[in-house]
Amino acid sequence: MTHSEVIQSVSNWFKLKPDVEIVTRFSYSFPVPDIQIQYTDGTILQIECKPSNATRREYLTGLGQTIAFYRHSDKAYLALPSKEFSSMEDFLWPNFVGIILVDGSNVAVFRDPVKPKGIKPKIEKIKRGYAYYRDLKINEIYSVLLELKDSSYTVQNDPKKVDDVIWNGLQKIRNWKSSPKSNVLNTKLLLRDLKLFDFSMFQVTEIGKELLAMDVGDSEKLKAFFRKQFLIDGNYIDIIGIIQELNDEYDWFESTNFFVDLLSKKILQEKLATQRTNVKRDLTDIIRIFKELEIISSWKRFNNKNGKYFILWKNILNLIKFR
DNA sequence: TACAGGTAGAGGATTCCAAT
DNA sequence: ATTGGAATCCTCTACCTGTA
Repeated sequence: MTHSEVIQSVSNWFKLKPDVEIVTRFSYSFPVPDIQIQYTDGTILQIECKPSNATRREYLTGLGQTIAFYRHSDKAYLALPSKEFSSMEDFLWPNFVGIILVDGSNVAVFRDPVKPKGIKPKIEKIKRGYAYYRDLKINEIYSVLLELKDSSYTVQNDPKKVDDVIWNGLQKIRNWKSSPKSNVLNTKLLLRDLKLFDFSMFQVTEIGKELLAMDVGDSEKLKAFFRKQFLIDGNYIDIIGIIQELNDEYDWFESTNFFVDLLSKKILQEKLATQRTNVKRDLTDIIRIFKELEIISSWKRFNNKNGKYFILWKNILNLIKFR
């Protein structure tokens, strides 16, 4: 089994459980698990997946990764095919690492983890299995991040100022007159979810620095960068997968509204967000950024109002080919 | 504090219709 | 048949406000 096949099987298995409300690759902080599960009671489970026929060393790396998950989860599991588990069992003894065995679509918990003592995980409940996003265009995200870098001395000395700095950055590019609080917050959440700024250390992340080192004028490069951040780190790739499923199922949709309705329902079915989340509202902005990044086409109409969005695979294949 | 939801109206797409 | 452009319809953005 490949890495992504293991992820698929385990994800599908958890989605069937009625008390599981979110199954996603997305998480707020490092280290990023292959799968994060959230139960209705708020319990968070993080899982590292390993494929067949990897080196023995790789399984041990997975073990280490799994242990690190206790920074942010209640339970941590290593998922791997049973053949590989039996040859590695002697080494996978730490009982605070749970083991999930995967063979094709068969999934079984071999052992549940015993909660380790001496560490208090910082649990961050999530509401969506994808990045929170409102309003901003990519060059605006860049500008705000640049402002944060330019004022890093101020922010480091007085973290409370971070809001002012962001608002200043926004003022330079937008005519927003009111609601600074809401707009600043929306911006912060996006920077966090795209892993561009670390709000626990109050500094630009390595990925953020990568962005700032780029030439703003090179819009193609900028777009490529943000495609990766939104699709991979923001986990919008799962939404793309669902759009493709709908496109396969329907020749066309009677309106954008009808399409977005179907899409939001499917996202909920796939447990990418909680039932309480207004996915449809999120999608208006998500579709906007998909178009800006040339991840999907504009709404292509066929006759009177029937139409669909096409996924521009040529622009994103490089991101998913070898995962 | 931490997100979430709403909407006017610009601007784009399509249709309609008359003129060439 | 084709074109121009006015009328109409639809989509989407940019900004605004609400809630726990």
